[in-house]
Amino acid sequence: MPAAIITKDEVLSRLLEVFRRDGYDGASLAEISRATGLGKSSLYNHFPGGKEQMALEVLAALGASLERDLFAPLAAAGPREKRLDAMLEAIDAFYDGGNKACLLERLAASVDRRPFSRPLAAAFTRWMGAIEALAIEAGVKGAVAARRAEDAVVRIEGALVVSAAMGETGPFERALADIRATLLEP
Amino acid sequence: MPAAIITKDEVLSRLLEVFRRDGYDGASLAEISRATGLGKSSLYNHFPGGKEQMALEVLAALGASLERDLFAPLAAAGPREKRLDAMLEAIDAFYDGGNKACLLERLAASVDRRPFSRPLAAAFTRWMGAIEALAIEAGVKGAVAARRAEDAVVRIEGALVVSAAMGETGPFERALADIRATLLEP
DNA sequence: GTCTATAATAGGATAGAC
DNA sequence: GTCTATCCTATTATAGAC
Repeated sequence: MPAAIITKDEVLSRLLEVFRRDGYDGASLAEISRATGLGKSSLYNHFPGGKEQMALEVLAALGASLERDLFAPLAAAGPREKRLDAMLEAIDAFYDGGNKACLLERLAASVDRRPFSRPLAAAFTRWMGAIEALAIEAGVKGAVAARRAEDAVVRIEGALVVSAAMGETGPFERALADIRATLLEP
Repeated sequence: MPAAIITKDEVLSRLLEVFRRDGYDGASLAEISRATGLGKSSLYNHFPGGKEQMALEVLAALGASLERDLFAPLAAAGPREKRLDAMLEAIDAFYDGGNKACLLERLAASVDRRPFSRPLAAAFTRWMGAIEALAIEAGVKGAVAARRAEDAVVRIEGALVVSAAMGETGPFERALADIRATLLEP
C-alpha cells in the first residue's frame, strides 16, 4: 500500500463532484471518503481544517480552472462569436447539459456560509466581469454590457435550479441558446 | 400549560422559514423545535413522518397559498399590467426583496430529493402556466408566451441565487424590473 | 500518508408520564 | 398535546500503530 495513487488535483475534482451534488451540509465525511477513496484520517491529513477547508480549497481550485479554461479564452484573440460559443460550450459541458448543479450555489446555500462569502462573491463578480468585457469589446455600451452579463449569469443559475426541480434539461438548454442569441446584439 | 397556543398554519409558516433558510439537509430538528416552540415529541405528534412529512406539508400549504394569493389574482379581471404588477409585488414581498431563498430550490437541492420531485415539478409547472396564461391573454403568441414564462421563473430563481451569493439584492430587483418591462411586450 | 479503532457529539426518532 | 428522558445511529474529528 504505497502512497498517493491519487493526485491532489484528482481529490479536489472528486470533492467538487460531491459538494455540487450533495451540497455542503448534505455532504458527509463518509460519502467524501467513499468518493475519494481516502480514509477519514487521510482526509484530515490533507485538510486539517476538515470539511470547511475542503470546500474552500475546491473553490480555489475551481477558480483557477475557470481562469484558465473559461476567462482567458474569453479574452483571447479571434472572432468574438467564436469565443462566446466556446464559453457556452464549456459551460454546457461543466454542468453536464444541465444535469449537474453549481458549486457556487450549493456553498452559498449552506447553513454557515460565512467562510465562503468572500470567495463566492469574488467568483460571481469575476465571471460577470469576463462576460461584460466581451460584450463591451463587441461594441455593447458599458451599462448595457454589465446588465447583460449579470443577466446571463442569472439565467444560467436559474436554469440549473429549474431544470433540476423539473427533472428535465430543457430550461438549461434554452437559456444557453438565448444567451448565445442576444448577448452580443448591438 | 394548556394546548395549542400556536395554530397549525402558524407552525407550517415557521417551518417554511426554517427550510428556506437552512435547506432541508441543514434544518435540524433542534432548530425546528426552537423555531416552532414545540418539543420534538409534539412535532412527531403533528408530523408522524418526521422531517420529510414536515417539508411535504409545508410544500402543500405553500401551493395553496400561491394558488390563492398569486395565481388566482393573476387570472382575475382588471387591467393586465396591474395584475402583473400585483404578482411581482407579491413575489418581491415573499422573497423579502431578494433576501430570502426559494423553498422549491432548497428542497430540490436536498440529498434525498425523491419525495419532493413530483410536487416540485408540479409547482414550477403551475407557476409557469399561470404566467403563460397572462401573456397569452395579453396577445403574446402561444410558443413565445411559454418561453417568456419559463424565462421569468428562471430569472427569479437565478437572481435569488446570485443575490444571496453576492450579498446584495441588486440582481433580484433588476430581474423583477426586467420581467415587468418585457413579459407582456407584443 | 494511510490505516484501524475510538472518542465525542449531534442527528432523527420513540417511550411513557402527565 | 406536550413534556422529560432516552435510544440508536450517523456525524465530525482524533489517537496511535504501521
